[in-house]
Amino acid sequence: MTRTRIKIKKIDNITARQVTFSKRRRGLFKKAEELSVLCDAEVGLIVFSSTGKLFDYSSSSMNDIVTKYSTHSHGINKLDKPSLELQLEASNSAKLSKEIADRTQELSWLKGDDLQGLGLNELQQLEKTLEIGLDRVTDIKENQIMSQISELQKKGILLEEENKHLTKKLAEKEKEAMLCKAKIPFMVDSDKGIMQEEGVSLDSTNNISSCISDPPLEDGSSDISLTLGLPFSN
Amino acid sequence: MTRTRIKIKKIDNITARQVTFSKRRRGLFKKAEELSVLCDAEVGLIVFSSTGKLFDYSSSSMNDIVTKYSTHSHGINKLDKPSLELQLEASNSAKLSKEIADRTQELSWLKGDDLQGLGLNELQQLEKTLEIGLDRVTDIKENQIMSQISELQKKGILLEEENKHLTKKLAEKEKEAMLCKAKIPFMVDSDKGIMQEEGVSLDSTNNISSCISDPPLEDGSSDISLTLGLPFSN
DNA sequence: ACCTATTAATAACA
DNA sequence: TTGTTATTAATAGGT
Repeated sequence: MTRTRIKIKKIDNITARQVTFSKRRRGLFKKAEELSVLCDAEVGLIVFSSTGKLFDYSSSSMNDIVTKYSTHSHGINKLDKPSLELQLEASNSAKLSKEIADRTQELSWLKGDDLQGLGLNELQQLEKTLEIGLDRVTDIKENQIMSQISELQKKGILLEEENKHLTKKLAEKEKEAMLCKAKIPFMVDSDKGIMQEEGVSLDSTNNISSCISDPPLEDGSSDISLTLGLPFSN
Repeated sequence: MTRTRIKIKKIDNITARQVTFSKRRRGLFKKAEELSVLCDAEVGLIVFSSTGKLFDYSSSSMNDIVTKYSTHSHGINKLDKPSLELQLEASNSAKLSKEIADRTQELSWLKGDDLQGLGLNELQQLEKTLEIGLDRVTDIKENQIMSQISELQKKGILLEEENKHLTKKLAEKEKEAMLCKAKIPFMVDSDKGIMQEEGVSLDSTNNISSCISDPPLEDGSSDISLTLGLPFSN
């Protein structure tokens, strides 16, 4: 301070403030370094200008200094907070791991492994649990099988009806075919003109051909699926 | 600096060093505060004396300043490291949680719960697993029961032998007692002196009393345990 | 802690 | 920003 003594309050003039910041900042850092050198002290100095620019000095490693600061009587501040969180996370992990271990053990037991250390009570309990589980699984499985079977039965009924219908139709067609065959010689022999008039030809797949070829239906062939989906592979 | 200019190097004289530390430290902190006030800057200052004592100044919160410092272009330093670790821990937690969920689900299935969503294949698989598990559990349980039974049989044999032995002894005692009773009237009548000489009295628990009281043995009472340990409570 | 001679820092100005 | 300079502030050495 010189020329005039100034009041220690924020400098209003922005330019003046920036100038003062530059000069005093240098002075501060110089003094910081001098202190650390002269007195063998550990010094860490962090400065952000009002525009957000960072300036820092540290006699050793800022990391070390801040860490030391955090642990030094400041207990839960700063770096201890993350470490606390880490501890929490770690204990959480431990809990989760324990839970996994427990469940893995229980699964082993239920699958019949690792049973040697168990007492009769535990084995009995396990047996009951397994019986209940097995009952339920079997129940559900039976239900599914039953519903698949009833579905198949429904489809079967539909197929039967379809078959009846087709058979009936086929019978009609065969009657037609008989008449047809009976007619053809007559037509060929005595009324060729009529045949041509009606647009009937031998290579078409119309009436005439159905009279000659086998019916295109085979027993059991249908677009309705008969697959049960049962895994009877074992 | 005054009187004489000093070289900026560690002060050898300990006292002088400590004095200088005090004076310059105050000056440094004053300048730090002045800078923050005059220039609207964020200042954090940490000083450890050579004896390890902590001094600090921060215009706002040291935590904020250090955090800002850590994130400000210093990338992975300090606070970022813990946060990375936290991230790792978090993803680890997620993994563990997923594993727990998986195992819990499998346990549910084995116990016969939550089966509605499963298909026939899965149910069949589950049933097989349960059957195998149940078989093994039952096996182990039967083994344990058998071994407990055979142990009980051994104990039974021992007890029977013990009983035989005791019965035999008892018979002998009874014979003695008969003789005893036969003797007492004789002794009382004609040879009282002998009885006293031999120190025999009626309220003692010696030979004579055993002649009179019932044998202290009851059928089945023994220090050999008969407990099976079977949980036949259901 | 205090004093004070002397240097260092710096406010205002350029 | 940097330099100059008048003036105050900081402080080394001594008490």
